Amino acid sequence: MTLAGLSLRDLEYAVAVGRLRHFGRAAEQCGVSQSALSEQIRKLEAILGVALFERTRRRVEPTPRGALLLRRAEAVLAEARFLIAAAQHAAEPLSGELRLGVIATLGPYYLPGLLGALRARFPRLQLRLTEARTAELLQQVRRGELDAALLALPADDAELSAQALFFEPFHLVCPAQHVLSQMARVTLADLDRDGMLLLEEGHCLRDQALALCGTAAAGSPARFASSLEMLRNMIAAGEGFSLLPLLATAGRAADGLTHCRKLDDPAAGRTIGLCWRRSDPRGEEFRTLAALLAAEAPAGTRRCHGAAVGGDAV
Amino acid sequence: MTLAGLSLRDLEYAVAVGRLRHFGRAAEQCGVSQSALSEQIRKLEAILGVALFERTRRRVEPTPRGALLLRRAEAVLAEARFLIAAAQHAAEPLSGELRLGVIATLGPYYLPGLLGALRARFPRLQLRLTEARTAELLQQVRRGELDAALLALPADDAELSAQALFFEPFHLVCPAQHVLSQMARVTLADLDRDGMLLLEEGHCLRDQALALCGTAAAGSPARFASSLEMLRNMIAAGEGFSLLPLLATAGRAADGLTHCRKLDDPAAGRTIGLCWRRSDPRGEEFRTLAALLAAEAPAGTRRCHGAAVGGDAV
DNA sequence: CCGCCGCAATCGGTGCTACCGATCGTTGCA
DNA sequence: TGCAACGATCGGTAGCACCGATTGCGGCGG
Repeated sequence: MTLAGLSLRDLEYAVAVGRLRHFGRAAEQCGVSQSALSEQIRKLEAILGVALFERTRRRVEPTPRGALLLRRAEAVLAEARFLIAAAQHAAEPLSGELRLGVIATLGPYYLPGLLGALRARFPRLQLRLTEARTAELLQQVRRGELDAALLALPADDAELSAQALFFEPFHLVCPAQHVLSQMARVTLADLDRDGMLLLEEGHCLRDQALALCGTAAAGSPARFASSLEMLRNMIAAGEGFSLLPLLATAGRAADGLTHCRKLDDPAAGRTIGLCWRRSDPRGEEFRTLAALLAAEAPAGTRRCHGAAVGGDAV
Repeated sequence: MTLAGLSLRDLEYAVAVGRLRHFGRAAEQCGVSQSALSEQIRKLEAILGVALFERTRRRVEPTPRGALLLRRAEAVLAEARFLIAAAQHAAEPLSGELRLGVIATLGPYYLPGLLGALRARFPRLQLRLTEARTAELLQQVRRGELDAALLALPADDAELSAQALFFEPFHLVCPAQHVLSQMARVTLADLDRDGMLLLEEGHCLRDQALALCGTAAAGSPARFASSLEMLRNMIAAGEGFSLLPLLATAGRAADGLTHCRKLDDPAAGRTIGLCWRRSDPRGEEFRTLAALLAAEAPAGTRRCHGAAVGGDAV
């Protein structure tokens, strides 16, 4: 368009000549032959319509106009070098801003222990964290409002890629005096669907709990909690029991009001994964990140390793 | 050097894609085929080491890093456009700064009436005026400390070009009651060398006056003036007479103390010319300027027209 | 469910031009 | 007067920007 044929390289040549006052040495410094530099300067002068230099056999001096334009040229080059420098920074994997979403039943229990390791490994990574429910997270990732999300797999979406991080078992949490707390072994089959407390609709944890305990029966609305913490309070109040992900139970077993125990079903739990837009060019970085997260899987979980799960196979 | 292969055109392509979010339309706007633009974007991404865009079939979005780098790219382009704009301004003939020297026996009498016309014709020309004697002016022009000078030709210097502007006759100025003021006709031959007042050494006018009046006799040192005005005062005081250039006599004839009259020698006078470094790329502009100055030659002078006088022919 | 459309990527071919080495012309110097 | 330095110029070459055509993929309408 308006920048007819102007080239950064030619500006460099001109600036070099302006500095060194010598075509030969300028050519050497620019790594081209003197003839090439001479021709390019000539071309540049033609483009600008201004004679940049006054040539004598013994002297090369910028004309007054040339000196002014050379200063402008240096400004252009400076900006270009800023661009290069910014690109070099940006080229570092997992640097800069990363908008990461997390499901509400994982974030508060998982992230606090994670951020330190993350910062140590990727000090230039700036996390922007969002907490929401699975459907919202997926939507935001699809729309590009988030770069990636931590959620329970599978996240069935052809547009997304995902990689499993670790398997987080569900534990049974019931009131301290509850009959389930007395049994030697507890399996999913032992759970009374009517006594189970659930999260509101939209939380994947609710669906997983229901799926584990067979077909849904119409529970009373009062038995829905809007958050995990609320759910825990309801259990402590004797309202019923529930399945809670391991990380949400850590360090809380000894409050006296609730009883927390493992289930004897190894399949009872959820697979936490990282997902992102399949089309995002940072796919490799996300895999690297996922590898780190899997390697740093919290105690009690079972680390997943292996290839990422492709979009439609998630 | 450090800006490996970066090209302003490619930055324009990238910015267009970033704005339009569409390779095809961006290509159209940039006036290239879609394939060319696509390849150049790919090359640019390779150079920067950063994926600038996330491509889906239906969407093209800058990556967060891409968005950042595109902003930098726009800054580069903005500077480049400034450069182009500055060049377009600078390309206007006789615009910008012009360091012009004038001999002291001409400047004060010639320039005041000239500057208005000059400003009207070349409103963007900014004159930096210097007053000095011929040798100094020539030296400064040669050294590039001045761009051009107004002086009496010939200025014999192979390094310089010059163009004659006008012939300025010398008038005889003598005390009002002086014998020369009574004569019907006065020629150079009538002038008594011992009664003639001169400027100090270095002034070309001194040399010219001496040359016109034959070989020099040793005048008394007291009869040298350091400036034309001083010379005029000495004449008014009855110290002697002198030859003064026409412009220096204008509007002063009626002061009662001095008498001013033409000489009957058409050759008595000096040719005022403009000179500049032969190697200065603005030669054409100087010729244009000289043409204007010749056309605007002051009343009483004889305009010179025709080709410029080459350096060694001056 | 299929075929069409829109779009970016890709491919093969072409012409421009940046580049080089060699040479020229000028200038200043020994 | 010959020599050295320097920028301009020239002929030839190779790289690459560009083009038109095609492919491949995803969305949409029938």
